[in-house]
Amino acid sequence: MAKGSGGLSIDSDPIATSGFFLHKPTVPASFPEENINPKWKQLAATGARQSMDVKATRSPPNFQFPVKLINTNEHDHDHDHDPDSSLPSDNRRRTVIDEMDFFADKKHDIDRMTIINNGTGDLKDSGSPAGLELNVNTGLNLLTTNTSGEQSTVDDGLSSNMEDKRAKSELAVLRAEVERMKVENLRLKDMLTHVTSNYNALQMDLVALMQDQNSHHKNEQHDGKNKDNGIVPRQFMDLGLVAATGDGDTDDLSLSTSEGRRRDRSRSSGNNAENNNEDGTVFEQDKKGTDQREESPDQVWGSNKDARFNSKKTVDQTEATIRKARVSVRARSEDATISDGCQWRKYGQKIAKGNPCPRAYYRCTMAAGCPVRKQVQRCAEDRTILTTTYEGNHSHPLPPAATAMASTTSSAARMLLSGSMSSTDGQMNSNFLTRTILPCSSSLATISASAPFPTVTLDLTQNPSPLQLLKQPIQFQVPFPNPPQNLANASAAALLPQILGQALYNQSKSSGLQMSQDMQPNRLGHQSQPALQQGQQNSLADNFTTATAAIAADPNFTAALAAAITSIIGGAHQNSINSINNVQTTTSNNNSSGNITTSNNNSYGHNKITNSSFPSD
DNA sequence: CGCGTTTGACCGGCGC
DNA sequence: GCGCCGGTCAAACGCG
Repeated sequence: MAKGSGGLSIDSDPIATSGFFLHKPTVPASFPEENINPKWKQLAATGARQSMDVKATRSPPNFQFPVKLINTNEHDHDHDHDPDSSLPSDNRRRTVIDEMDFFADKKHDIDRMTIINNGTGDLKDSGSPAGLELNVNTGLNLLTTNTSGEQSTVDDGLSSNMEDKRAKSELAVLRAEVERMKVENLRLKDMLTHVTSNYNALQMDLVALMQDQNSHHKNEQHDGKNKDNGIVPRQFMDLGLVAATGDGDTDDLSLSTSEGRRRDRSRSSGNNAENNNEDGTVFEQDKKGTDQREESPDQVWGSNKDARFNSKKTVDQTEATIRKARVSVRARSEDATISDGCQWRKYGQKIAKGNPCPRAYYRCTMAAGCPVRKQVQRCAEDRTILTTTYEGNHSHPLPPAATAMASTTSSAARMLLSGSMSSTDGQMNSNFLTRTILPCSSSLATISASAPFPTVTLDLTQNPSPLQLLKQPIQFQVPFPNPPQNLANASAAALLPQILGQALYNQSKSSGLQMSQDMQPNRLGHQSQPALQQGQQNSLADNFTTATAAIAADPNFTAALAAAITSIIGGAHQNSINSINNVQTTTSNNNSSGNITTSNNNSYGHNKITNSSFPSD
């Protein structure tokens, strides 16, 4: 096969529609067979040997978050099949909700009622299937609201007609329901306001805390030998050990363990030059081999050689685990990759054993020397499922859209470190984590610390039924600090891992090492000050992460997310969400609304961004 | 012609 | 020691 002539590629998929499905593919309206990329069918039929000559499109990933109510009717359906709609997806979705007639079924009977409600503007979206939860109990509770006045406008005394009576009763009941939901809506709005303010405060506290930690690490671990480099902007959360590096150069160095492994190869000198050009002599010692590479983090860790040698083994293990810790996200996507906010360059592709679908390797190219890698591979059984595995920490500031996934990998790795390495029984801790914080882990997330490299796997392909979505009480607070329209347009794959990662991180601190601690899932949201062996006195951060832990603990988090979004957007239903809290909702929007990132946009050795529009930081 | 992708070759780790 | 396998490199290639 001639080079460059095509061959195996999962990147050659023309992008058809959005890549994220919260609904089961078995629902025809959500994922009709004809929406499946024909090449996937071809792949399924012919295996990986199928040649695909279609050049990868330059279309940015259309990674949407198609929250769909059961009764979002044909509008939503149309949007699913109209990825090229000129409207931003959030607007489209909002439009859908705005257009939803709460009383559509009764429209002909109670037109006047609808008009009245339109005046409020609060009740157009129940966040639930109309009629599902409304449960109009005709003939009951007629006196719950003061409707007699309006009733008289309908009932002029000619009530011998039974149908009129029934209609009148229904009208009254509906009005009562409207009033009730008005109140509920106001309550939820207040809640949203309250929690949003709390979130903002927490975020500010957390930023201050991170700054304190930065300075703390600098003073503690670099005392005397610190260069007076300026503070390098960091991602929202780094691996703990990585965060200990402090200055930019060593930061890159320690972060680049996998990079260093790669650079160990003598024939990689060309690549070294590339990196050195960007980062000075940061990677020079990598050329000396593995042993030298292992020395480097120690230098980072501290100047105390004795202490260093005493802990060398632990440090090496830790480093290896950092390097190997991964976060895997399974999501339905027709796109070649999911939009995670970073710039990636494909550097390889392999047929992995056990899966005829090729595995693509990507490297973060937002900054030279960034060690972050990701692997993208389609599921052999269901080729609509895209598995993206992240490894490493970014060594550069990230756009908001990218912090989600980045902090996820960081947090997950940190969790795995503290949970599986600081304890004598990592597996037990992992199981414990799974059982406690992720009671839904069998379907939503799994933690595998016994694997060659500990991996947190988020399975976003298994969606609860809409009925379950709405009927199941949401036990945990789902935070939405951002405007709902942003959330509605969020990249769930960027949001969920962030949340889970934070949750896992928090859990690792609290339960991974403190098994005796009372860790009831329902109380996660209130558990904010677990005892920490790691000496991290960041109680504020704990607040932050415990809140996200609560989210991750929800058995139907994605469903809850969808329900919460819809409820917030169009007026909340009582069962949709209980309250709001805090999550750093960095979103990856589609191309029409900016904030998009795509992969495969960067040439080798260059960082030219050709298809991104990060908001300027 | 520049840039991004492709893909065979190469390397290290690991199991036998 | 050998082979397998995952991961990476980098020259070749195609496209705009």
